[in-house]
Amino acid sequence: MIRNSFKENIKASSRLEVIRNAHKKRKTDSHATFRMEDYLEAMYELIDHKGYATSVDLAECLNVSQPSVTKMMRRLDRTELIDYEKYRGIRLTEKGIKLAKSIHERHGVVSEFLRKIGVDENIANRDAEEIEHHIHPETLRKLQDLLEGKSAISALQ
Amino acid sequence: MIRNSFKENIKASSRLEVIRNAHKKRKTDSHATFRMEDYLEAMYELIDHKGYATSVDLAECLNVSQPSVTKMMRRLDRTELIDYEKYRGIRLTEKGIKLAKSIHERHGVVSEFLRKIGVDENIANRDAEEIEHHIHPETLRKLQDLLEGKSAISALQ
DNA sequence: TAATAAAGTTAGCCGAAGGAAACATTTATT
DNA sequence: AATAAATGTTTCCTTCGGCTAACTTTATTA
Repeated sequence: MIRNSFKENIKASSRLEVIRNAHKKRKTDSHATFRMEDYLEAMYELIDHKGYATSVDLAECLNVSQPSVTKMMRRLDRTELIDYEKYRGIRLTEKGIKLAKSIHERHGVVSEFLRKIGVDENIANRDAEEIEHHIHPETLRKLQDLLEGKSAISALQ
Repeated sequence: MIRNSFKENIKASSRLEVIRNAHKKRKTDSHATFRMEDYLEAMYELIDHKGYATSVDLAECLNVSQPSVTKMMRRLDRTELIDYEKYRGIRLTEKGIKLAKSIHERHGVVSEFLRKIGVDENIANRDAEEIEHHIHPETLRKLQDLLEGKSAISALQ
């Protein structure tokens, strides 16, 4: 069987190239992992709502065990997204607040969009929770434009 | 400091509830992990395009090392999504083809939508590659309706 | 204040996914 | 057929994120 290399073939297939490009290593904007972003977002909401965030709250909020929360606290502290001293509370740093806010905003845009196209609220929120981590700033921008009526779907014009 | 439990507070804050619901354990439709889906999709494209998929192709396609590919092959074989014998080629099973097709379709819908709202093609594809794994069937349906002009964004009407 | 309950932490484990180095097998070349 | 090159595999290590069980610290309450 004569085998052609991927590189030869790739020119002939945009689909393959698409996949390849799509799988180039990608980090979140910050150096935070998606999961770190999740914890941060939850903290942000909790603090916003009740003034503080406990381990128990976070565990319940994220459906994880308390040890998992502790472990993540240490990571977030190391990366300076929160200030954390054991047995003492948690505070978001400036950096942490900034990141949490941007995640919060992304979530809002995505879930609003989903609701507006008729997706059930619960599903919209669940999907938004995942999508918010993967969306490029440009994509976010375009969604915002769409929501604000600044643009439309070209096919429908 | 008087602390209220998460459960007491949750009633008062839909945002918190949203987060909590959104973080309930979620699997892909099949039992495959997102990464398994990625490999499967790449195989599908490769086979579609050149009739077969080698380890080297897959490694390059997914930007991973060959050992990682081998390892994943074994997993996919165990879950019967592919037929795999070492040093021999790879074949998708019926189950594997079915799953790969559905991922492929999801990808198409998402990236088409993104392109139509003006997102750059490369970014659209990258985002789609991630979003396709996280999107609920209902959300997909709504996106399709939107693309086909069967619905519109309510705020814009 | 002493005892109990709740909250937080540590230690040690797991699986998923990845990588490098070394080895095995298959394919191509001379 | 013998050698070289390419491909595929194994072994062993890493990180991330999760868990349970046991422990420590803090908070509550009798």
